[in-house]
Amino acid sequence: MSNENRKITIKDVAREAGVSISTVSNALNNVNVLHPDTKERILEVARRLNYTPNLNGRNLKAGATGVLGLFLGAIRGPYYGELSDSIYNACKDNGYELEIFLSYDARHIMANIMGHRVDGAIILNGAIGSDQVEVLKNQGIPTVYIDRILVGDKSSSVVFDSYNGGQKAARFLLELGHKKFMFIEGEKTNYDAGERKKGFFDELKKAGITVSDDYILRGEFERKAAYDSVTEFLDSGKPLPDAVFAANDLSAIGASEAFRDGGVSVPDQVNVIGCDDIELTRLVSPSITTIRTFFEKQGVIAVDKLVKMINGESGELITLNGRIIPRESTKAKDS
Amino acid sequence: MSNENRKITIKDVAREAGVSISTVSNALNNVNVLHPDTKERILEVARRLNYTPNLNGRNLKAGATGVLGLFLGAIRGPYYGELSDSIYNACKDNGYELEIFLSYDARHIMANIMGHRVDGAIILNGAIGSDQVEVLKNQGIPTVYIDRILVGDKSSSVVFDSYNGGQKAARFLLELGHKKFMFIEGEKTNYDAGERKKGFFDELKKAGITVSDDYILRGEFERKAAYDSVTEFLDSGKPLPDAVFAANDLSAIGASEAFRDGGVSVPDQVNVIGCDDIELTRLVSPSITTIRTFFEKQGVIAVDKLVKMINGESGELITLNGRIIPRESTKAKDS
DNA sequence: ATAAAATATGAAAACGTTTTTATAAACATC
DNA sequence: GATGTTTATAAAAACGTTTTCATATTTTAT
Repeated sequence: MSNENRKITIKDVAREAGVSISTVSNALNNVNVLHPDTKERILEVARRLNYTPNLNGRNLKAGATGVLGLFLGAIRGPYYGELSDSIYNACKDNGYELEIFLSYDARHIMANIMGHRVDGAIILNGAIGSDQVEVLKNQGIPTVYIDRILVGDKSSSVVFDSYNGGQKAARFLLELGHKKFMFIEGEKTNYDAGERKKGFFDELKKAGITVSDDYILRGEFERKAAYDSVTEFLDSGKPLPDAVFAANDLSAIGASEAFRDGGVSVPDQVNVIGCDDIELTRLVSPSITTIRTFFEKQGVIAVDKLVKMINGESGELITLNGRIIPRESTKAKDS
Repeated sequence: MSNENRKITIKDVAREAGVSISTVSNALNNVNVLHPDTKERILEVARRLNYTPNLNGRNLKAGATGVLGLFLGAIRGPYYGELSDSIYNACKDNGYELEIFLSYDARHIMANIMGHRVDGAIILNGAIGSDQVEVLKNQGIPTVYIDRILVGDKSSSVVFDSYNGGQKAARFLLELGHKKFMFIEGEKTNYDAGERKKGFFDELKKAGITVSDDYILRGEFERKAAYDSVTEFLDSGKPLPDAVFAANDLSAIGASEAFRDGGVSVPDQVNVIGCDDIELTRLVSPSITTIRTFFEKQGVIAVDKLVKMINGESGELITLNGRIIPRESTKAKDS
């Protein structure tokens, strides 16, 4: 093997082709200034040596990378694949590459964003706290959040309107004729969980309906937590609600399973509705009615806005409304 | 706002602190050579300005990035989340960061790997063809493949032994007392699909059993393709097999659903076994017996080997054996 | 044949770091 | 108080690019 493991640089190509490095650079970036023969000879040498530009050198010079970063704090679970995929496609359409940074370490994340590892960042990562967000905001680095609301000169948010989602759930269930409701909470600190609850209850109040605390159960956005809460509720012997709104799909599924295992029929005795439209809602039995948050669309819009900010536009708040996807877990109440 | 959007560099910190840039660098990388007061003053300024080193500059100088790259051609589907997560954790344990490159474009992928965007690459990406793989192999860039077998000085493979998996499936079903078998193929060009088939049939042959072509169905590694093939088979009215081995879990699930919808009980009339142990096998009903390929383990071993190659070790082939995970879709044949 | 214009290439600076080496200042030794 | 030693900081080179500007060569016009 001729190459002793030292990496081929533009210098090697220049020496081998008998020209200067600037000439090589011109040949490769087809700045049309070279004699065709020279250019062809250089390209031939570059090909033979398998030369590929060092991106650290190039990006340093350029002050840009052509890469957008998606910063995730988790990747397991039904949500992330679809979201990443839509973001990937949107990046490609905009002439950018995508790199996904999977990390729970806020320091690393900040180092990558502020250290010009990417030209812009899409952030869905709870590890980043409010102080770091503040730094980012003041630094003028193009950033789009899809898990929180934060708008600044170069910061945008593309969020699902959870309050509206909660309202939609309430209206949908009311129209089916239900009167007595249960709510399964999400994570306590989660913004969306709170908004969904608020929207749901506000809309019920308009219809003159309130929900007592016994009918507000812990769910934690998790299947098991919801299952356990509902099971405990059933054991208590309290009267069944007509319908349950869970703060997300996983907890809706957990609740539905708990009813089934407790001998309560969904949807004949109790209706269940979730939120997010993860794939699993279609696969379980009964399939779960939910509110689709269109996260593919969210991804596309996030990339779009990010690119616009890179090109000078300023930040804004973009909210997306969900839509009810009726499935087997809900039906009109027989009165 | 004081910052006019120009990015803060080490020069700004140096000027503001009234020292040279080398002194700033020493302060930040705590080379212990500075007067404590000077160091503290510099760090204070750096903090105040929110200075973060430009990674392109740093990586260029260092000739390394501290980043390992995972190159995926797809991210949707049950497999990737779990794999990525295990790889992330293994990277962290080894002091590396992880970046996931989601791309179908072989040119971009090569540019990133050879352009020193990462210190090493884990590749699970069909977009990379044999010619590119050859370049990588000759270039001495540390690379681990988890979807194909390729060993070189700095190239390793960590693969599930699919032949052995096929054998295990056969032995398991034979021990349950089954006599008549069906096989559902994977993607035609897929190496593993072929090996699983070969191992399965070789082991059956040892028991004196052959499978006629009518009982080798198209599956394409997909739920729907398998469903359609099995449905077509049922419509043909041919006698049922005792057991079906599908080249992966998705097609096993598709097959199982086709039997159910065709009025054939799994496992009472037909057994079904898949391969991979994706999460869905546990969630469908009946749950699907499968061969667990331990891809979390595969991820950990891949990272481990990659790091070792970065540190001088040479490439090797590492094969992992699967293990049968019995679930509801298989049972002993009542004779 | 000479001046002017066009063409082809190369030298050098710059991007932001880190690191090696040099210099200046402070301190200790006799 | 001159000399040697330690301590603290700075200057400069290097990493691999791209790009601006200068120079050398060729062509065209007179």
